[in-house]
Amino acid sequence: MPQLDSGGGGAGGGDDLGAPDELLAFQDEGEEQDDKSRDSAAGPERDLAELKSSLVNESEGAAGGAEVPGAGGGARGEAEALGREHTSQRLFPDKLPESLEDGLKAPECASGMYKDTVYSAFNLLMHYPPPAGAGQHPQPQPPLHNKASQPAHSVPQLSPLYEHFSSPHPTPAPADISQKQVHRPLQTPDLSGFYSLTSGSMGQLPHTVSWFTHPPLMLGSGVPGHPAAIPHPAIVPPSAKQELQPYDRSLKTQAESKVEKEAKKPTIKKPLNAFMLYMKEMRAKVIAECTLKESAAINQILGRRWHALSREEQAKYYELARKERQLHMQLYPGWSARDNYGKKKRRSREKHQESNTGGKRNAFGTYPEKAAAPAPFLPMTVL
DNA sequence: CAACCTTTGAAGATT
DNA sequence: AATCTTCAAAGGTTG
Repeated sequence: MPQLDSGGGGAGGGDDLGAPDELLAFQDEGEEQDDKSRDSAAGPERDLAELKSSLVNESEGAAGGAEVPGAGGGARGEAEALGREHTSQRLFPDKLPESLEDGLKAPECASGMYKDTVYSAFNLLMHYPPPAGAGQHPQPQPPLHNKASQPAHSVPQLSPLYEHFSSPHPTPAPADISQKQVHRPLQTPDLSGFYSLTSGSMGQLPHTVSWFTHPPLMLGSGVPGHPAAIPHPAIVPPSAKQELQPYDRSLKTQAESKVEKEAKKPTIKKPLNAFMLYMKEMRAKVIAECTLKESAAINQILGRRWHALSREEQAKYYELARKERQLHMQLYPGWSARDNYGKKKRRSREKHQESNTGGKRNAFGTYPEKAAAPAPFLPMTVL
């Protein structure tokens, strides 16, 4: 049983939350931090289109805050920051399509955030369905939905979502949400096994964990035959992707039945790490701001923004990620990341390694500076 | 149409 | 223990 850090701790047990070079990174974020505050002070509700067009024009001369170095002129400060920043942050300088550059030229691509994060937090909610058979266990209601007694400020970005799900009259769900067909509270009294921690250590966690642990309860996805079962992003139903080897088809044997059987098993995805959570939350915003759709480019921007985040901001995501992992462990006790190894087909490994030598990621799959074991971040204690 | 690209972080695998 | 590899999201691009 994973020992949950009690609310006060958060960092207890030396659990993760390590941002290896956060300190280094943060030292470099002066400009970006300024950028951020500047942005937030500048009336974020400005008409986006107008803002964009004007910024694109301005960027020609001002070259203010080019998000991606090498994309166009690039701001001096930005470039400087980059120089001091991770060498890994040299982001495919010559690869950017023009449309991309246009998008990246807009200063708002490098700043302006932390708003309207409801939809993505919903994704968090949606992430973990109850394991099969979960509905068979009676479950005492975790003392979590008592939102009234819980401060709504611990994780500002998520609280709106929390409100959304706990309020009898939730705020209108973003399009993203509605698409997911939220079946609201079934209050299925089960999953006790998976929330046993709620009564104990879990109960001491900040309120976010409350809704965090609820979704599986309410959504009831992934449970075969469950009337309210809905598809869930975390559990990927074996799709047509599930490749049946040619020889399997001819062999109507145990092998096939085995394959079929496994095919029926939904894939349990890895829990998202802090950065992934951040990306999920901010992607739409970046897309809106930068007129970009290419994920690779967006991810670069998000990567930089991630480094530009304040310690506290990052800490929230580390904490969320930690809870995700904990919840994941609770939901899928036997699951291992190894389970998904080899499920993604790689076209050519050589190509991969080749690119690794290109100076971005080292063979370690990370950056030189990051290769060292990350020091625990201990966000909760600090906060 | 599946893999790639791109990011960071976690964790399994290998040396 | 240190190093290396894979996967997690995502959507346009590419082979």
